[in-house]
Amino acid sequence: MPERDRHGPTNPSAVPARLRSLASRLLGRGTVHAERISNARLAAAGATRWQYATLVTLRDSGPASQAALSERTGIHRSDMVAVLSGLTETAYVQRAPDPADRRRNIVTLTPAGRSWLHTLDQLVDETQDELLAPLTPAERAELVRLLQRIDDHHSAH
Amino acid sequence: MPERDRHGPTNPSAVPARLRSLASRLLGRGTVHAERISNARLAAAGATRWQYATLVTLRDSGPASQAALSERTGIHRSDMVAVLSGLTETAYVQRAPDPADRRRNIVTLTPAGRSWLHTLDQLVDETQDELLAPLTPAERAELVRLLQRIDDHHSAH
DNA sequence: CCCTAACGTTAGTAACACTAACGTTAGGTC
DNA sequence: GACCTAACGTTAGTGTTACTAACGTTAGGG
Repeated sequence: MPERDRHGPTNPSAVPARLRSLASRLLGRGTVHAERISNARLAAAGATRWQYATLVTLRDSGPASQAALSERTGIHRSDMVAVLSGLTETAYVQRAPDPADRRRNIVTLTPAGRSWLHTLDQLVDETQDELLAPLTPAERAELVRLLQRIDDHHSAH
Repeated sequence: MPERDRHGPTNPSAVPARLRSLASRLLGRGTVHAERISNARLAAAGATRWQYATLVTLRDSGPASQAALSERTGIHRSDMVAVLSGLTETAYVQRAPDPADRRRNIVTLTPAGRSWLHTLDQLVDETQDELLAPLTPAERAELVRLLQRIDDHHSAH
């Protein structure tokens, strides 16, 4: 495994102030750190972020078609195929044709999947702790709130 | 141009609450919005984010070797080659061998480059305004402060 | 004189986020 | 019923990104 890591500047203090205070740059760097941390922890459990997002969505809104899962997770429907294939191989979800609309598959979370998801929840909580380590609980909440406002604004185009 | 846009969920309100409040996910989505906005504005001026970062660094710390520029911008040194080739073609920077150490190139910002950079500065300011539109000035400053703390913490590994 | 390491450069690559196209199925409209 | 349009799941392919690997050149220390 080629240890994909996108390490930024070796000497962060040499980064120009103009760049250091750019929100878009800081978001990008935050994403790099977040992905490194969460990929590492999830990989230890044999999971990916897409699998986690899919399982959470199934728990949240119950059995759903692949198209509905795509819409709710943001994962492209052509990628969802492989995500679900992985999850059915390990029997964490079940994929069956919808008798009421035979174009659709109905994807269902199995008890084993729910149990595994519980483990992943804890792993993900740990990744958030590691990512947000330098912030107080109040600051973490504030950061999430601000980021949600930005995402809501740009998602509701 | 294939309009690369990574649009997330079509229906954002259907995203599970657990995912919606995940800092790592919000950072990723913020990055998507930020890149879409800044790529679009910079492309209108024929520039890229890497070119901008390189020019800012040259203005900030003066003439430098490609390795130094790599370290300060976070752009990989194998990618820096092409960035500088683009900038020398338009005569915004000059690339000359260092007489004191012939392994190095000394990259210098030209007056034309400085002038162009001034234009790009304004474009980038506009991208930040568009990205952070839903936030007050105080909230924008707070967001930048929090993101800097996170980046500093994880960069100083 | 070696040996090691840094420099710039080129080529290649794994992962990601798509697009395009296909066969199948559903739901209208004539 | 015949037709048309659109949604579904699936596969294959593609452009971009952020790297790794390797190379020749140059510098410096033992």
